[in-house]
Amino acid sequence: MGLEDYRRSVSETKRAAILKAARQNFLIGGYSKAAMAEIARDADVSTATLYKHFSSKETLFRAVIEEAYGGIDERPIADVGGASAHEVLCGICRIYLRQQFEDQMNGLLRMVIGEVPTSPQLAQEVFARGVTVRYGQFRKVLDALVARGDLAPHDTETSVRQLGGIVKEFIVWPALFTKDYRIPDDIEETIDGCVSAYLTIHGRPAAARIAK
Amino acid sequence: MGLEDYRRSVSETKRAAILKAARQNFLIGGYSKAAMAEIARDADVSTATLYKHFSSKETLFRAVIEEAYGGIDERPIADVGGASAHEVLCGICRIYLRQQFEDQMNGLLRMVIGEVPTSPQLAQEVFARGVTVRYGQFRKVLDALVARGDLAPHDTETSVRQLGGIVKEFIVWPALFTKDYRIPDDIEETIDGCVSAYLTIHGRPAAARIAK
Amino acid sequence: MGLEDYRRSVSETKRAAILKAARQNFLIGGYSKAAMAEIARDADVSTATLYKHFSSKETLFRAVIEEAYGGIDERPIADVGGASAHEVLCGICRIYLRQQFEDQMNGLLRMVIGEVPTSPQLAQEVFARGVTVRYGQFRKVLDALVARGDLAPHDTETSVRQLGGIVKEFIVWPALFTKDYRIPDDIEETIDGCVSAYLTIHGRPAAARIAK
Amino acid sequence: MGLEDYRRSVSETKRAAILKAARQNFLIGGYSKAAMAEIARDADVSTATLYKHFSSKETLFRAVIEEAYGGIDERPIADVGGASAHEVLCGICRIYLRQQFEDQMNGLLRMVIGEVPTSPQLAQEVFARGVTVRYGQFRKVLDALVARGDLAPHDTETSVRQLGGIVKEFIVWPALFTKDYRIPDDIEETIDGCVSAYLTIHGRPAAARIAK
DNA sequence: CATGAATGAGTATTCATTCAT
DNA sequence: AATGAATGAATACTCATTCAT
Repeated sequence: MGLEDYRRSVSETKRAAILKAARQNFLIGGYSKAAMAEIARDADVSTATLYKHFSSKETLFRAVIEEAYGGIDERPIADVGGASAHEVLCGICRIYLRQQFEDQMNGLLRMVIGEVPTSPQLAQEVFARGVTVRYGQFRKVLDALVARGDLAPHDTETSVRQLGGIVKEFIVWPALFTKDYRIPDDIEETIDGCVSAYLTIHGRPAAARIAK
Repeated sequence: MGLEDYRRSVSETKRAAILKAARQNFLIGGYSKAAMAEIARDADVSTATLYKHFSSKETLFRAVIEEAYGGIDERPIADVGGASAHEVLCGICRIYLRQQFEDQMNGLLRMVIGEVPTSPQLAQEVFARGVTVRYGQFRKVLDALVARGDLAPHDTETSVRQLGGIVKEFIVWPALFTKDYRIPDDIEETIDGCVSAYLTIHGRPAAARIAK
Repeated sequence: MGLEDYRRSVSETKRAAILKAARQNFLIGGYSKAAMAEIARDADVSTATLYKHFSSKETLFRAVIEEAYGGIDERPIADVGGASAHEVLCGICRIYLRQQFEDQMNGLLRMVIGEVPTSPQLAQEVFARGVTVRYGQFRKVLDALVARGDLAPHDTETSVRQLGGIVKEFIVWPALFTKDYRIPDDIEETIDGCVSAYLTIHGRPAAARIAK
Repeated sequence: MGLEDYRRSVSETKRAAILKAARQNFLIGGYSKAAMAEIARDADVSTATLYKHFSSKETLFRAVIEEAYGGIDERPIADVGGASAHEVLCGICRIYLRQQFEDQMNGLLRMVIGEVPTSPQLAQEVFARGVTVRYGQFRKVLDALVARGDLAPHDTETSVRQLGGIVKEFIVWPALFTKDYRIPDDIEETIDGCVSAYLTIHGRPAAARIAK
């Protein structure tokens, strides 16, 4: 039994090493330019072992993406707590951006988009994960704010996307087109502007309180 | 002179055929999977002729993208005319979407994004063209509406992106992840929703509430 | 261990087969006309295997040359023994010529010369090997003859080249320009003439007249 | 008639331009790497014109070589005059070397050697020109010196090659293997050494000892 | 069970030569 | 007579995947 466990743990260690090496290699030059042989070498396994774990390059790519996106929705979301609506919304925007920018997530996203003709289903899954799952979490916050009376009652399924769209426009979209994008220093002000715009639309009658 | 003209016309015909074939091939399986030999065959020229026109695959790709994006800003923009702000804004949204969806523009955009690691500069140019040039045109409309008193005075450079972001979120973003995206039937309602949200923020009577 | 040994032996067998096929192919039409694919085919390996062993055509060419020239200086050199100076010198000339004419060495030399613009360093190495190493061995013989009193004391570094130059002029130089050069039947007389001329310069009783 | 002359002169001008451009291009990277298209461009003619003048690359190469070697034997040779045998011989060595080193003759020679498998006949011709023609001229000088009593009577056909061989060994052979060979500063001393060795063999008082 | 050598189909690119104008 | 665009065969090199040990 112990032997089996040992083997499993070795196997999982290798699997993790492969995934890590693959992610790095994919990120450097995109899906096509990454070479299985080099991934294997970087992961300190033979190509045969690599293929034992992932039966094809596409499978490996998918695993890399799934691993990256799998973690996203398990993150704790900011509690509404006693903070103002503005503060809470800025908080969820920050969470969103943190997830989007850490670990080269943007680079992975670029690849998923680039590989749409080849792996359309994967792209759909990533999209669904992003919109359905992530936005779903954020909706809970919006709903809580509505319940608390900080937001006017409205269709939060739509409104979460309005907020998301504005944030993406200013922050994610540029990152998608820029190789080594760095989050700009005035990010807080940008977030603030996005949230203010959102509150102008959906904020309680409380129009007067808007904007810094 | 006659000879030269003849040659030029033949040359331009071939160049156009190559660009067309290249665009199609690129769109099918992405940049990497497209083969120069097949592009040449589809364009009814030899590979050598192809290379006389475009000295490398990357050059050809760039030419395809530039041709696609070159036309965009020369399109006439909707006149403000006597229409209401809401109508005018829906109009520019429609223009934006028409440009984005015709001729498989979304597919090209996907490739540009996918090739960011390889051709970062091209991506920057496309981004600049999209944001600077296109939004620049739309801003003129917003400024006209402000001048006319239909919109509250505000920073239109920012607000055009707010509108753009919301529209992208609902329409462009899904298309980016979907192989053969078809504009949904309820597109008009979606546009209407986006514009309404925008007007809530920047519409006239709301002048007092404008952020920064 | 057994596996590794097996693999090494297979690998070395293939490497040798590749080198042999490469040498033949290079000799047929020169460096440029030799095709990697055909070399691979002749060696009964795939092109990929060829490239695993030699990372480029140039590398392969260099390996062929180095293999050919590597053996040269490990050959035993004629012992001075009790033979006359004339006999000894004829002996080393014969060794020199045997090395130069066996295994199509002249053909390889032609290629090295032809590839000087492309591989200048390789040419330098071959030249150094020829002059420094080979002549170095022959010098030992001359020095022995000087010590024995059969040659007048003199600068053997220069004189070995005088002998070599004369021999080359009559035998190597024509071979360099002739596709399938065959050593002529009167080679012995030619060698004899060269050695006689050399001895006229450096032979014993003539000691007083040495130049410089 | 004048028109015809004009045409001929234009044609010859172009031919000369082509030959010049070809020589340069051949010298840069060797026969194979030179491209007909670039030669044509450098010569300011169309490829078709180039092919009107020289029906193939090989023909062009041959023409370049022939032009280069054609001039050699028409050069005036040093007169024996009243100079000493040593001076005269140094003089013809200098002539030989001047011919060999000017206009990148060594580079052309390298190519001829490298192309022996492809153009064996050309190599033969160049060899014959070098040995027969050039040495023939130099023999006249040797014969004159013999007649004058400065050299012992002997077979000058052989002895001219002995001198030539020694000179080649020290000066031409290294140049053959060195990309941008520069004649060393101590060339005069080297020549002097070669001539002295030659005179030791064939100089007057030594007449008795000449080998066969 | 792990290895890494081997594969063969595929890629972008080049070039001597021809031909319609 | 001159052009230069067009050709198509050829070339070095790569890579995802398999298989004998």
